[in-house]
Amino acid sequence: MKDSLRPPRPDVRPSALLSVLASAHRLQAGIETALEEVGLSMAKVGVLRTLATEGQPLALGELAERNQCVPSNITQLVDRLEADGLVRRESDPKDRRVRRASLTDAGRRAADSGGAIIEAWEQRVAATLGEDATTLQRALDRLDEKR
Amino acid sequence: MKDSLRPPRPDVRPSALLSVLASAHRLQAGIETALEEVGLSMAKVGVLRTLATEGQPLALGELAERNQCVPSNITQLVDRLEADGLVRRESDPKDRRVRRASLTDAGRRAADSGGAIIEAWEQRVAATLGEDATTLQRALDRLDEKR
DNA sequence: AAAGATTGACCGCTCAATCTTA
DNA sequence: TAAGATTGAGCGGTCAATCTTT
Repeated sequence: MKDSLRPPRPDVRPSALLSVLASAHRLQAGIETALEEVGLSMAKVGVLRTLATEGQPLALGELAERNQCVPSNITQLVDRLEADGLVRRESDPKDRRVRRASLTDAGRRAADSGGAIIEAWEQRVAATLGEDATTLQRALDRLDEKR
Repeated sequence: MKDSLRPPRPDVRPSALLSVLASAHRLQAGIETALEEVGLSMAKVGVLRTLATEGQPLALGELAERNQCVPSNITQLVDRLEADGLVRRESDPKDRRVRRASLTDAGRRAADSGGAIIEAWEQRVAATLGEDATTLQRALDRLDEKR
């Protein structure tokens, strides 16, 4: 993936495609670095915030849907969050197939601190884009529509 | 679309940050899927095209620099490309520390077919963006400057 | 059989530690 | 010692196969 994101060499005109991918990659890298300082990642914060917003334990399948990923991904992410002491797995007595993830106190605090960092970046990005935000938004939407 | 007729509510408006990241992710996913049909990935095509453009075997460290990634990444990527029969590792008699990657015939063909697929997407993206391309480009550049 | 979750194997990427050669 | 490459461990993601429970 990284290879496709290589920066333009002086003699070559950068394609819009590669520019978009590279920019997004660098943007994400910046956020990941910021989150590292509190021992978190975007993936982890995503799960923690989903749980915090929900306010109650969520089945892993639910978590996968909300985070737009595959179930096995959540299984492993929750493994790590559990090892970090941020989340606990609970059984559902109603249906013994389902496992629910619930936030620990440390998990709630992590959701807050990680969330604050991401919101700060959202502010920064919004401010940087300014009036171009809507243009950019529409442009990206058009790209998505093309599948 | 009636949302655009009134001021966006702060708590509901999707953040530009997450939109950009999600769009880029979907865009890349589309390309990866297209490349799957010829058994390639963006990472692999990146390396193959670098070698094809260079026209001669490149030291793995060179390859890492051009593709803006860490050496160990290239080591493993070349492992897989070698297993695919697309590149070969060669020794440098001048300096026995360096290993060079060279394209096989199949590798040259793969660089072409993969390159064609990516170029087709570049065309598509450029056409979709149209006149917004420069605005988008400047906006993304500003984001990068903010690190 | 179908749903929910997990496991194992892989890709792509990173870092730290290691090995070889200069 | 330093440079070039590799190895090992880990994160985040996918898919296919599996196990348990419904």
